[in-house]
Amino acid sequence: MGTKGDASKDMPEQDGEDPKEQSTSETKREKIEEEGNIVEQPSHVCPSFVSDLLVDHAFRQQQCDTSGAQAAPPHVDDGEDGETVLNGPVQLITHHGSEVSQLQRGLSRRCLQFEEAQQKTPMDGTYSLDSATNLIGSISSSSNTELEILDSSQLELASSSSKNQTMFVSKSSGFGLHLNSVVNTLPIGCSASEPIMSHHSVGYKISCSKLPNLVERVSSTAGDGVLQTMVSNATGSAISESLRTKETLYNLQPPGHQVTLHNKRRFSSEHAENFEEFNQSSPKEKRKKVSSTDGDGCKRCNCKKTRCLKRYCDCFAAGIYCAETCACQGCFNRPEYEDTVLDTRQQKESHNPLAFAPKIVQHVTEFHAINVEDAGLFMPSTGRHKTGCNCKRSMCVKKYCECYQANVGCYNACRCEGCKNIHGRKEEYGMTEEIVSNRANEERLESMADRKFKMIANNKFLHAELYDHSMLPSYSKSTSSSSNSHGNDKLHKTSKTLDVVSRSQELDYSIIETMGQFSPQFDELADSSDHTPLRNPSPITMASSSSKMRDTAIISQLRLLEKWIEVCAFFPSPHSLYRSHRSHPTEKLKKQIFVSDVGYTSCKESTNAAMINFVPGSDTNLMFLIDKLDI
DNA sequence: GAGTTTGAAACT
DNA sequence: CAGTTTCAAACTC
Repeated sequence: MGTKGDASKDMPEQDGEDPKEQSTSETKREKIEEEGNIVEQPSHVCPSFVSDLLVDHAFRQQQCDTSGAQAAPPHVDDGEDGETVLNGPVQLITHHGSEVSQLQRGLSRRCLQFEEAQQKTPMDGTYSLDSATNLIGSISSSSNTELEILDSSQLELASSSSKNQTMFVSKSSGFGLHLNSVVNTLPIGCSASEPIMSHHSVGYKISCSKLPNLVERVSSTAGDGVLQTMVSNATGSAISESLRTKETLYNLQPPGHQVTLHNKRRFSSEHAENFEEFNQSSPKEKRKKVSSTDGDGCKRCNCKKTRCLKRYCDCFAAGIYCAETCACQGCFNRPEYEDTVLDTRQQKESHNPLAFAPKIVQHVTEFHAINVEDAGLFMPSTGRHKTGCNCKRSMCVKKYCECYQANVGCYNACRCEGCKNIHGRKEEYGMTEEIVSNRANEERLESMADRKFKMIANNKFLHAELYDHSMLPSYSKSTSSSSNSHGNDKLHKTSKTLDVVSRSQELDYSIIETMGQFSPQFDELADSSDHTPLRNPSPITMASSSSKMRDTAIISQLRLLEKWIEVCAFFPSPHSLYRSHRSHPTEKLKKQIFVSDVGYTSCKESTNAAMINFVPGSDTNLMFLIDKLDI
């Protein structure tokens, strides 16, 4: 890999090639020059305005140390593959005047360690970072885009000494942290909790127990509405472009608190020397100061040539400003060059709307784990790399691989070679997909079998009713009061038999007749049901009393079977049952909740295919079902 | 810490 | 759109 290129190649505007860019560049230069001309400005401005500055704290500190003596901002250029827009900057907004250590300031900037985000089931009420991503996906995938609005009045000022700092990941127009970038980049210990709701802004409240002072607070301007946003589906399907404006952090600041160029100038000029020391210290010195990550796992960039205005720069790619702790050189990814940053970003997004979209998106399959026991059975990973990796030599087992780095498996979009990604190999993904597909087909078949089974059962039952409509009292009534171990055993064995019938789709009298052989109590059951002589005895029933008894028993079983099928019809899938349990308590769902409380396992088992794995004791549940569901 | 490797991003 | 170059992070020594 050569380093033949030089910065000027990446920054053609510095050569004044593009008039427009030159103009922009000149404007920037003017700004910088202006900054340089205000050395005599009063310096008292800094502390007060710093306290209200709606920018990254690190930047604020930096501003106090900034001379502004930088080169003109680089040319904004890019050209990338086009994709759908996913515009979602989020912002870090600072705490009023808190004294934050240098480390804390660095942390307040952001963490880029998305690879360490741990998955956590949302069922426990908290969300890990990956879960937050999942949450985002689930939010949009569930027609209710549960976007919440932040109200500045509701934004609690997190104590700088608090163990659980709060970051409001607000998605406003303009430059800022992309929500998913935050999700991806927060280190272990950070978690995105519930959406925050208010009237004027939107965001997710992200707490970080491991990063005190990670982010101070969000302050939105009531009434400006600029923080209105929508969270994208992790699959990138739902994103609000309408929210794409060019409001900035500064614009979010309440009147009188806005950071003006004038302020910045005064601010920066006051600390010219310090900034000079910071921004122009030798790379070696910077490298000495920081490693690629700080103690808490927050990454920092080390860009030398891109001025942090290309996606090579992790900070820029993540939609955040570089921090003091970055080791970059000639960095323009700083709030004072906001316009440049915005222009660059917009240009990139115009070419590739997903340029700043999260690289890792949620992958939704049919088989979400619905409880701890199920976790992992069908969901090897919930994340995917947006475009897939292209690894040739790392075999996807090193952080060169973005999939591996993000703790997600490779999949069929990856062009990797010799993939050995421990989170899921590309080949395995195909197998997984096949399994999922097969299972879906299987379920469809089972559903068809159930329908057929039910139809057959109904026909048989109707047939039986021809013999005597009143022959069998309501089985539910009769059995619900007699759910003893004796009956349980009968039902268990019967169900096992019926299970076989269901699977083979070969329900027939001949098979059902074998029930009696399987269950010694089978005839007893029939006996208990058969107290009424047949009004129209058929030749069959006339044949012998034993055969009559058996037929009666069969009819009883068929009726029971029918009830079971009806019960199963209430639950198209175990997941629906589970979801229902947690959702709206309609009357029907209340019943389901009851059912799930009675014995979810048995219901679940019995849902996919009638009476599959009818566990011992669940027949009692059947009695409950029949009774409570009134079917 | 210097040098190398790697693959994404950028460029042609 | 494919091939090449540039880039910075990851990795190795």
